Amino acid sequence: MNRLDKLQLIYPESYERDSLIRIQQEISKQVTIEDLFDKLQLIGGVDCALIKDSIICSVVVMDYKTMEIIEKASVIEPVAFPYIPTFLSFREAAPMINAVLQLKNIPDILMIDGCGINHPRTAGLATHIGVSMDIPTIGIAKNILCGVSDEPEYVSDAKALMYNRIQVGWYLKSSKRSNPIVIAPGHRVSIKTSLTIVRNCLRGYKLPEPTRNAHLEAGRIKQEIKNEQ
DNA sequence: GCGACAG
DNA sequence: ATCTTGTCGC
Repeated sequence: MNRLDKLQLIYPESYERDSLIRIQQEISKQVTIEDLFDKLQLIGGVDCALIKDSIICSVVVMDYKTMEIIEKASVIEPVAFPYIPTFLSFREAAPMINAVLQLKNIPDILMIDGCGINHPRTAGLATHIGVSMDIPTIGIAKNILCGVSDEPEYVSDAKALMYNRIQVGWYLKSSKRSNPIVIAPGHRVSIKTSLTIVRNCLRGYKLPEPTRNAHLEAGRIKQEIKNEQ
């Protein structure tokens, strides 16, 4: 696949529903959920916030072992596409990728706020970004888009998330009071490893540290912008 | 046909 | 996602 083809996965030439579905089919054709990474030293969290007709996207790079923040980067861009369930990528993938491209330290894996392979066409936001950039990704969602799962009962407990009778991820009780979160491979990470990595990034909050910090950072920037206008 | 539906 | 203070519960 050449550079232009890759660009069109993120900036479609047509926003017709059928064209977008064809792009998602191409993404799902290329995704792998084998563990394809050698080292895991730097992990990045990515999240977006909205302000009027703009989208703020922040990425926070952390040391996987110590959970120390290494670097942050953010972009703000006009919103290019509305929110339509199962088509979130066409709204958030481009700004997220642009934020990651600002970084000096490219993370070994990205934790992205959204679905991975737990998507009707196996092409959630984390998978879309993973395949487009050819980088390992994990999807972290607060709600189930598709699939079914039993309720995890105690902190750190996880139940399989099933879709079409196959496991596509996990429903994880990440903290004492919060509702469970949804974990799934995005790209180049196995179902089993995605859970292990997320568990290792939990520090008593609902969200794993990389995603939690990205969420906080995007929120801070949003406040700054609000205060000066 | 009806309802559900990441952010 | 976003609009938003207090408030119930551990």
